Amino acid sequence: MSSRLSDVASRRTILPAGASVVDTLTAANVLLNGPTGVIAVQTDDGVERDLTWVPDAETEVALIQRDSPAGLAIIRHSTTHIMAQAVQNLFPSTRLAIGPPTAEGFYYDFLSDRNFTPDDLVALEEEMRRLVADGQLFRRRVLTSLADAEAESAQEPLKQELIATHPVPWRFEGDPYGDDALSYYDNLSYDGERKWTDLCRGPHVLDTKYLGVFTLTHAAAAYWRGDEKREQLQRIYGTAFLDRKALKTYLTEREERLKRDHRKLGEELDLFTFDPHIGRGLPLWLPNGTIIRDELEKWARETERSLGYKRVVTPALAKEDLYYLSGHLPYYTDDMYAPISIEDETYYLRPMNCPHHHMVYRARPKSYRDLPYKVGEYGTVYRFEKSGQLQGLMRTRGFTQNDAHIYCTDEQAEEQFLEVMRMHEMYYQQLGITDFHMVLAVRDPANTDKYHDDEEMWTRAEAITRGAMEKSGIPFILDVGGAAHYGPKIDFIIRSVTGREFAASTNQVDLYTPKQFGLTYKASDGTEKTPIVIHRAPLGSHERFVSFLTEQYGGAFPFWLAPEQIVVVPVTDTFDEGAQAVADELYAAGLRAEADVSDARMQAKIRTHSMRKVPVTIVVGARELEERTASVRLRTGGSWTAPLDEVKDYLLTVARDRRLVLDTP
RNA sequence: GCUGGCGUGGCGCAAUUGGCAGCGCACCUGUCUUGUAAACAGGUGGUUGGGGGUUCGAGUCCCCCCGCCAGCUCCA
Repeated sequence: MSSRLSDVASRRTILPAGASVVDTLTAANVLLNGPTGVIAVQTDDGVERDLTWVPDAETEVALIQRDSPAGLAIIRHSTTHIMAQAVQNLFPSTRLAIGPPTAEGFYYDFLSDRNFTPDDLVALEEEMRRLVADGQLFRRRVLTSLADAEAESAQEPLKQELIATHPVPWRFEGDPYGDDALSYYDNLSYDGERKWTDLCRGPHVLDTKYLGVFTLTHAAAAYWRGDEKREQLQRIYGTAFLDRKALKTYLTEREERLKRDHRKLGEELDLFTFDPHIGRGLPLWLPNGTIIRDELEKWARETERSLGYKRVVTPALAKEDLYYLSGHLPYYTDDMYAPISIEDETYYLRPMNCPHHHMVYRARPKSYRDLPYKVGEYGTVYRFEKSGQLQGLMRTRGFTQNDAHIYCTDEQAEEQFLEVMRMHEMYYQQLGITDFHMVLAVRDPANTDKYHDDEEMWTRAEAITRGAMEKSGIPFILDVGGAAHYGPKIDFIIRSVTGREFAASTNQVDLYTPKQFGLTYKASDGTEKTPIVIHRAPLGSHERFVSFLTEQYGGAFPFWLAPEQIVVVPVTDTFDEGAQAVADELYAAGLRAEADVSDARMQAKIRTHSMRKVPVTIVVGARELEERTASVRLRTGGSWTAPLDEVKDYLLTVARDRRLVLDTP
């Protein structure tokens, strides 16, 4: 979408002092209408201002066009004001919360005794159209005192709270713009009557005639300030675009995107299923899905073996003492399944594998010569997720992680962490994953009860992580407050087709738990030292990673991952036996091949298997059987005929090399 | 968890104000023997997610439960 929008900064102009922006632009014959029309300006301090703004000194500004991302956001912001006005017109007892534009549209939150129904949305949309048809002006008004604002918002308790709890002192005088200006936006009829008003930073369009097309999409609940202990609000979502065509394009693109939803494809391709008798969030991997899992796991084992990892197997539950030692009790209790009591002892299902691996480390004495000591396990963990948070395979209550722990000396830590980052690069590159970003999650020093309290350890762990990240040159975003209770995290964040973000991989530098567990090694000088632990899971969990790959490939997996690689189709049922023999031979060579000897025409079979995203179809008739050749047809369109042995070797090579693309040889 | 919306053979859907549970695909059987994205005919399959209620009569209305979807992360 953004590629079609023009660059905000590309048009600049110098505004004289003492004249409104709109007057200056009109005098210069600058268009306000149409896609490239100017909707607002941005000063060099990054603050956006209305066209009614009157600079008190000559100022150079960037012009914000309607078709820029910033311009569209302003249109959506103004549209949500109209929506809120419509809501208060139709349901006068409704109180206002906040109403920002979003990446895909806008919403407004309301404190309301009414839960808005789909019918309400229809009525509201009608009311909005009426308001726009009548025509209104958006006008900014800066208040002169806090008392004025309190009076102005006397009927709006949530607005009063926003005013009272504003993090920086309000500015009142002159014509200030930005987060610290206490301003209201009035919706005025063309004869100047104030129809509605809202506490707002702005900017807004001059006039409803500069709005685009809009639609209200759905209503849902949201908590005031995102806090589930606070008031539950009614949120109405909508979206707006410049014109009908852009809206339609958005809706079709969205529909196309949702066709790739792993839940839909998982059903169609028989990858996994859920059964209420098993429990919510507890997936059943079907044979096809299990193939993908096993292939990924095999790859990870080979990779880890080449880097000196050893494999271990540990149980899925343990006594509570272990989790007190690890700090999961109490720091992680909310995410754990309830305890299990047996023979007067209390057990918990494990929410993480690390405590078990620490016990593996501790089971035998270690010397510096054993380090780095790397233990890996595809370990299954169980976490309690609130029912409303579950989402297909992306978010489950039981999942299996590509987990490993690296125990190393202080000196080795940065290098080991870098090796882990390089491992990610290798995996992602080979799988063709480019759409992701990284987050360095550190602790929020103001909220200490979520984290262990050794100040010095936090400083060191954050220094190691940050140092390795900077050395790797991979760009990252900082998330204050997102750290694990035992250390800072580096997460690889991916996006599902529904637009939600998930951590595909998570890695931590941990100085805390080795000390808790009393892990030591004999250093070269003969002293006992505490190792550093690196937690790493480059392929995350099978559940999340396979769902991400399913969406990424739209179900058309690379040959090596495809659950069904080859279907052999006889030209007529005369050749059923021959087709079966070909399939058997390919299967025996290690390929996932089967013959389709069902009662259907060849063309129908080809269509069926193409739709099931099977990468290779081999057609067998008299010629092929006589000459021992294979007529190969790729799902992507290519085709060729070659001796069967050659085709077999070629496909085995493609699978063995884990090639992303299968092409004609 | 909370708010809203959903739940009809394996899958996708239909069923007027409450009035005979239907269609397509898949599946099974048969006919046809066909060269790279849908041959034709016939057939099996449902306590309409589960339970309770209202009614002469419930897929449809009411209540409870189970499950699925969206949102609760975009901070005037």
